[in-house]
Amino acid sequence: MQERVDEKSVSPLYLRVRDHLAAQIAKGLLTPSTRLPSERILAEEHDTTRVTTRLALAQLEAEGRIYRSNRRGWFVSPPRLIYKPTHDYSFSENVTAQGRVPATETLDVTSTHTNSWLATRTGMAIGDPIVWLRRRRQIDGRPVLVENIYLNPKRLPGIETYNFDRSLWKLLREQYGVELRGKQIEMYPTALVDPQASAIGVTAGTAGLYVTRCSRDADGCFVEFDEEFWLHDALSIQVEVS
Amino acid sequence: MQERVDEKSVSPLYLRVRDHLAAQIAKGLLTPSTRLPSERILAEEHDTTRVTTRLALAQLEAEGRIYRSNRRGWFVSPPRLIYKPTHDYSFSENVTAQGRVPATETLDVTSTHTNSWLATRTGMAIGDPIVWLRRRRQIDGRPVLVENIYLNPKRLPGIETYNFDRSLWKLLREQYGVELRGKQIEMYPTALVDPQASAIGVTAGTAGLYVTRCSRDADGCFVEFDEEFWLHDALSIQVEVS
DNA sequence: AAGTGGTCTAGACCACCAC
DNA sequence: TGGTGGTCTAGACCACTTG
Repeated sequence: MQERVDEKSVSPLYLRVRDHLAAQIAKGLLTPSTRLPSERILAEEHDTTRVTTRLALAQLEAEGRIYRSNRRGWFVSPPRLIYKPTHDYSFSENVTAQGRVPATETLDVTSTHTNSWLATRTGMAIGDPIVWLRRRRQIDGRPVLVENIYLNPKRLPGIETYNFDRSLWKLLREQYGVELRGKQIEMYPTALVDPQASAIGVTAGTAGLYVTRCSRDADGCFVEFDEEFWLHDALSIQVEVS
Repeated sequence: MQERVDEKSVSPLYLRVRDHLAAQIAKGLLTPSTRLPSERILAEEHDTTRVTTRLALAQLEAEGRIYRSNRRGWFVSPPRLIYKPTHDYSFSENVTAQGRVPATETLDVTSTHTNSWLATRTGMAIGDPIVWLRRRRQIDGRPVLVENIYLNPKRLPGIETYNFDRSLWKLLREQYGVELRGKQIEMYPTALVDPQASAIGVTAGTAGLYVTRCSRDADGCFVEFDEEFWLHDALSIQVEVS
């Protein structure tokens, strides 16, 4: 017979485990570079089971305080990257300016044709040629987003022959003289599911932020449509309006 | 002894349950006004346990396809509200224009003083008087956000005496002649935790979107600082830049 | 080979809500 | 009062990563 120590007002156990871990992070006992103790160890420490421990970890993950890396364990989340999607910006420069180390991998480049989904978002006609670029981007070695970029080859002839592991923004400006104008941005929180989740290396259902951005040049000609799938704890969006 | 029907490549059971429910939603068998079958029924239908069923439901919840209401059950999520935080806008008008029914409840109004957290965000001095307003807003009867609004009584004398169950934007314009300028907006996905989660009536850890907005008048004088806690599936953000 | 998280079982009791 | 989700137990085997 277990003694009833609980008062009516005591938090559920998994929230107390959450708070205990959160306090350790706040105190600096756990830092972004360190791994948390394993789920089995944490369960034993708090005299409970793995299921309850995982509930606590899921809370902290949802808050963006910790994340998991494949089957390697749980880690404290690094600070969010400040991201200003209304700016012409270079991911690499932005990451570097915030004291972090960026990396970009081109997954594939495909010359294809505009479908109806893309047509309604870009103003291109169905069947128009389009160049589809998939990239993965990392901060400090952690993949934080995958993106689909759709480029207008009529405005950017020969674009598919370039190397995309560097700043696309610089490429457009320096090689094509493009000054981006008239951006339409849409974003909402959602879970990362299959092709994107496995591309980033997280389990399906991990919280994410979906961002799309449609950019035109100074003449209003469609240049690129960008679809980004971010880990939800990796960024903080800033927008300024004057 | 259970027969091994599985091939190596079969999805985990909880993802198959997820896909089955998602297909029913897509087919229109389940609509935003209907409740899903109970967890115990769903578990029985898929010949599994409640734990696995809840994993599937959590996936759909993370994607923003379903949500839970207190202990009443699971429901299909309604469409996301399109929200343009850079606009001077009325929540009520915006919701109404999208064919939905808005509601606003003022939770409390307090005259207090600027603390350090608020001072760094607004440019007010620590100790300056401030009016703190808490509101809850609903769409079609579902609470979708709670907000803390901090108003500058130097720019808005007597503001604390008004009724806040209507459009604050109209009040500022009509009673004080304020034209909002120079907004700074910041937002990131995170979980809703305690005071806000219970104010909205969801369990702690529910996915949310945190939005702050600092607004000044045409003279650059601080007018209001708004801190919004949204349910993550309730909105889609749109920003346009020219 | 050992340890990690990922998936899953078969139950239990509790708090809250609708009837 | 009966049904709902919320919390929790005490295990198990699997897939993958790391040493």
